[in-house]
Amino acid sequence: MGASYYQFCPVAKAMELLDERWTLLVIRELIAGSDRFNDLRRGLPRMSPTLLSKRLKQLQRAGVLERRVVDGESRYVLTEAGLELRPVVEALGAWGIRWVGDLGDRDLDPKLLLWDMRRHVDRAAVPAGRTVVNFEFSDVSASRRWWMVIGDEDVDVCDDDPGLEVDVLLRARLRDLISVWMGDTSWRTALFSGGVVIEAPSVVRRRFPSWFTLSEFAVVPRPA
Amino acid sequence: MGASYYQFCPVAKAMELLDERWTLLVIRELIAGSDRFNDLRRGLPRMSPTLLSKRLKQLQRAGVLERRVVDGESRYVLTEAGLELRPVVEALGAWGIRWVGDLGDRDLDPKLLLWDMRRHVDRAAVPAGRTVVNFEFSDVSASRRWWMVIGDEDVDVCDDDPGLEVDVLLRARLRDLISVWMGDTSWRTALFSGGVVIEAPSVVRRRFPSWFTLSEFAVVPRPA
DNA sequence: CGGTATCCCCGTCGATACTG
DNA sequence: CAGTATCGACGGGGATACCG
Repeated sequence: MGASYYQFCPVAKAMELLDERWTLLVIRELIAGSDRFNDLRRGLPRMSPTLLSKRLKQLQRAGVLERRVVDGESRYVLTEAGLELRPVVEALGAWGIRWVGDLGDRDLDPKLLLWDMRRHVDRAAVPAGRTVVNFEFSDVSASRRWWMVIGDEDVDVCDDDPGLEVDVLLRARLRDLISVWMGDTSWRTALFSGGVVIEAPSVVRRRFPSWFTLSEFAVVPRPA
Repeated sequence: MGASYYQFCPVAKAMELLDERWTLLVIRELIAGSDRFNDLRRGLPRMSPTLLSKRLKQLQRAGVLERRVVDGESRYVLTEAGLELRPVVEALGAWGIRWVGDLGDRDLDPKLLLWDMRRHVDRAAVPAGRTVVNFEFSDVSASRRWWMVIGDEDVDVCDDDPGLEVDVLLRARLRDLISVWMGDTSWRTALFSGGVVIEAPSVVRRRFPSWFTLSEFAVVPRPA
């Protein structure tokens, strides 16, 4: 665990655990539903596996999560104490989206956007069977093309061509699509401005935005 | 500011600012009402003045607080963005008091307890005029005696004898008094067990607990 | 897939002294 | 009261390679 503040204040005691770099983002991922080591890594691409392993052990010791091994597969599951960190994460996110200034270019990671969109596919809104969406980002140097394969059971994301027929081609400036995702811009506005372009049969094109629920922070009201 | 996570997620952006050591405790102090450099230091006794100064500048740059100089005295005042961190601090404290295990001896700082009690004197409950409370902690090595002088206008705390007549002598094990303060033990139980002893005329002794509202986290329900 | 092992750098933080 | 100045260590964490 982190260094002690030597205070009995519960805020200080909580922060002794939570103020260490990456810790709360690991918890965010667990709350978002990831429970396997490599899935956690996908949501934390710049965190080294060594450090992730260390953080998981710390959180286990602190009683925030449990490691369960079933059939040789290990899962990280939040305890009751861990689940109760949801209000902390929500309060932080609500504050962040209201008060953190503009995002830097380095913050705009298509990998993370796709990973987050993957979690927010509204399966009921997407046509049954397999649907392939191809993303093309105009303002990204490497890995400008991504594919999302929405199946009946699960959703896959990759950055190499799976060789499947594409149902929707979405061309966008990454910053503009993220702006929609975070609720700063409506689909309507982004499509009108041309920052986001959906290429598909018109009926599909109109329905496409409903396939995804946006980031949970998109609904947070912004300061006047 | 702290190192970037290179994520657009608002939780990550918030934590870039807030995950640095001491930062959220500085904000806690500001929310609690301290606004002068040396008052902040009183609530953060193990933080070096250099680091406090640095954190205040960072928070200023982040738009969380403003420094105001009036008549040569500087005050640190939370902005609207800063005030909105209250839910974050509250969520952290509520989690901490529910889920952080027992406090270590090093966490039991009489200086911090007295400073916190000072902020929670219910002036209306204390007799008018000057009231002097003398605290004596049986289990503290240095500075085992403290004085709290409750005046009509303000409350002072010190660890050297002000030479005033004492109205109440409170003898306690520090751990037991903190347990009362945090809502883990009732006054009734602590007094009955002898962990806390109030020496004063009986009418004063019975009213004494009502002189202080406890820590704001005392009312948080505990896990079964 | 699910992690460990190592290595080393650099920045944070703590301690202390000092100033207007 | 309200901070600065200086300095050193120490260890967190980033990078990379590797293993079962």
